[in-house]
Amino acid sequence: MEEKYNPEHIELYWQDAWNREKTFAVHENDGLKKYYLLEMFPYPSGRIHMGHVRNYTIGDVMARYLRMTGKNVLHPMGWDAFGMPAENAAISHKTHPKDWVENNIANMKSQLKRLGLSYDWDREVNTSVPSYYRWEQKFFIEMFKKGLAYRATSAVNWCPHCTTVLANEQVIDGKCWRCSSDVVIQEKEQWFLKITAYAEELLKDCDTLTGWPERVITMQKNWIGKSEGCEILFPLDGMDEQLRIFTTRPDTVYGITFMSIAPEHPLIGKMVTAEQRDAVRAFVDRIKKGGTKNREIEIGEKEGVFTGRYAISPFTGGKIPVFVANFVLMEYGTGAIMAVPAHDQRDFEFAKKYGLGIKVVIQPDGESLDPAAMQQAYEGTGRMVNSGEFTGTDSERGKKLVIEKVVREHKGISKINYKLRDWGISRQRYWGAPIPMVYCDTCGIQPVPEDRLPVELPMDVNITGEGESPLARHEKFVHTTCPVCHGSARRETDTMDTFMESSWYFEKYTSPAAKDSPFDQRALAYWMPVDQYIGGIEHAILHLLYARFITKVLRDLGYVQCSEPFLNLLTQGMVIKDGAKMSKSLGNIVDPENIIKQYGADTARLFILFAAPPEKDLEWSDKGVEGARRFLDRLWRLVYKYAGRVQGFSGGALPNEDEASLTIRRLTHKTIKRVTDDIKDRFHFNTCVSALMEMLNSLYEMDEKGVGETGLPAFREALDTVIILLNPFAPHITEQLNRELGNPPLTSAAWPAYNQAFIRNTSATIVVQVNGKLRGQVRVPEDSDERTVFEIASADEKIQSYVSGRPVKRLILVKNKLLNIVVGQ
RNA sequence: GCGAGGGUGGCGGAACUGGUAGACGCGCCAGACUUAGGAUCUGGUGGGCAACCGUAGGGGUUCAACUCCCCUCCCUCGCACCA
Repeated sequence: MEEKYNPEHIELYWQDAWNREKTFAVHENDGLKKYYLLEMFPYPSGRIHMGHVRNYTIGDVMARYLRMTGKNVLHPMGWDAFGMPAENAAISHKTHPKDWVENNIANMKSQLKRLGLSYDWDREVNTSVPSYYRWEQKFFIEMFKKGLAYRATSAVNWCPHCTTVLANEQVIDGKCWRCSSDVVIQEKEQWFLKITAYAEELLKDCDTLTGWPERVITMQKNWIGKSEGCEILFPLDGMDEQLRIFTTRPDTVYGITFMSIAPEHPLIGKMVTAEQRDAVRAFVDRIKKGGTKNREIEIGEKEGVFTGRYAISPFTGGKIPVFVANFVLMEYGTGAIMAVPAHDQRDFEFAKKYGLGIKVVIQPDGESLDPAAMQQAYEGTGRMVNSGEFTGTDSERGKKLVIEKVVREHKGISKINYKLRDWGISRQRYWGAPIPMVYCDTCGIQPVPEDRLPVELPMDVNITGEGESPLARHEKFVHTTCPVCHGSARRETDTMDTFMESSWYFEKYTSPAAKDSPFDQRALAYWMPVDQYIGGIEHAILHLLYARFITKVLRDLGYVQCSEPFLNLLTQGMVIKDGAKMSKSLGNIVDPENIIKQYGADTARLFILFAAPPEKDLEWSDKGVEGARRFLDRLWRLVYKYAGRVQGFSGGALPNEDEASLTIRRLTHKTIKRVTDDIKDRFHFNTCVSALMEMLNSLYEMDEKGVGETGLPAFREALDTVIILLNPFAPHITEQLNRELGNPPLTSAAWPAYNQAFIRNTSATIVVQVNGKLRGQVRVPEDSDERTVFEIASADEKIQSYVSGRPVKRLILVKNKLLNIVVGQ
């Protein structure tokens, strides 16, 4: 055994062994309980960063631990390889995206291997190869045939910098999620996936995701944004048109004092009166100029202008002025609303500004609202007043009754609205999966027949980054024949949003080699769903929602059997340096490769696991890394010192034990319990590591006092135990030390069990309080009762000084822990 | 504004169902071994001379509160004119 711990040497050795022997390859096995452990796969940007290291280390600890508990663990890794950076690199470095991506993958793969991550690399998936995306194209066509994929013109978010369309989810505060340039609105024809058809199920099933963090569920629910209400038709005075509005508060219809419509509302031109035409046009132009983005960001003051037109209330027959208002969104509901200033804060502000009427129609219990005195709208429930036939009704009941009336009289319909929109997946980009559709002048839009899939992305393209997608300029790609009439036709030249690839990669991992169908059905059924998914919080909405959606679609297409892909979700915190997220612009990046070079992968892993619990942000500390390394050095030294002396003792049955051996065993089994409890379902890896540090400290203390011959078997057991317990955290050094002690490999070892009998003490240290204040400690036989402990405590001089001469009113004993003596004055 | 999660030593963080607050690590102080040490080892380290005081602040429940209840303040994240 080497005297000094040399991480590079032993890490490379074991990594090579795991590689050669495919130690972590798994197969379906009905005799074993499966566990599918998955970390979000990376975009192959070229190098791994600390965020990756953290994400994948957390996953690796769980994978290695679970294997030791006898689970059949699927732990795969792959590459989310389509996407824009490859194209950008192609432009700036004059390389082909394919080469760039492949280089990056090779590089990052070796970096991941250098971390000692226990993946089954035989299942590696690269989303940019035809054998992967051909199935995605098949799914798309199947969705098209079921009406779940359709083509439509719509206002899209256009990023002028990336020259592409963005999904709503990809627009953050009016800016592109990737490059942060201002997003502009453009009309474009593109392909949509009908995620709204699954809105209700996606929402409802949130309640089954009990293993997800609350806040992620909330974000998802929020995003789906369900609201129940009704649509009501309001005839327009002097016109043969009706204004359709959506409301969730039908109970307040008698309180309408005006109506508001969006500046983009199609009826504006028709309904505006001659006198108001100029004012309305000026207003609409001004609002539109700001663009949707400005209206969304700047939550400015509510503004509007009268159209000159009145609507007729189907309830009271009264005339209601119609305004164009900046705060009404065309994209939601019907683009028109009824305004009830007394019971809606936005309407209230608008009414105050333009001196419009405020009519109270809901009275809260025990209060009387006075329109003139109101400072804000009352949006709660109560009793309906001034509401014709509904007066006196409870407002919650009133909602239903008004809807019933509206429906009965054909003046509207009951309606549920969602904020969720269909998913626009067309991208005017080259480096993505081609959308497998063909345009024929005689036969219209046709899917590419299955036997002609995949529609391969051509490699001979000229990427400039300007104007149309390179595919649109690729004559040979564009020209094709119609699958129906065999006449000449054009191919779709848009590619799919890359979120499409990441919406089913976890399913592909179950049978990466399947050739004639996307999955091996048996493997898919065996492994799915993912038991534990680990990744960054930044994917709380986009990726996770799409993945849930596509999984439900694949279920309905007959592939997957489960409805939800991810049983448990862990969102790990960021890696922070000097109080800020590591980033190029701040210059506070720590390169994992340097850390590994300097300290070794085990040290890097150990520090990351020790410095903070997984879900919290982690503050990087160079000094902390040194501390982690010091611990491993200490472990190495202790094993080095004893390796020779303990040879020949097996860790099994121990001979008649003396007091010293019992003490060592108590420590060993207590630590097994602590580490097991913390790793099992709490994922508190930081406290696992500190328990192991404590144990090592204690072993050093024992060493200091001297371990006699009779203590060696127990000491041997202790060393074996530290090593095996530490293995998921620092796999290389432990594997090495384990071999030095002559044990079989840890990759096929079982997680140790603790024996309660060894943890038991013969005596206990009891903390003694007098009136709740800590006054001393006594040692008593284990499991002593109240009286016994009290008597022993009373003998203690210090405690006596607090108790003597005062009546003892009560004794409270927490077994083997604490005694509280309650005394009078 | 709404929703979620937080506020504990100089720092990262422990304390799982109320029971010794500050485990473990970093830093710092002192000492040992040393030509030297940024190596290693040993001891100390919340504040206060003390009684005592201390888990953002203030109330409460309890024999006992970081932990439970009420109020207030602050921080982080997400959503935000969604009718």
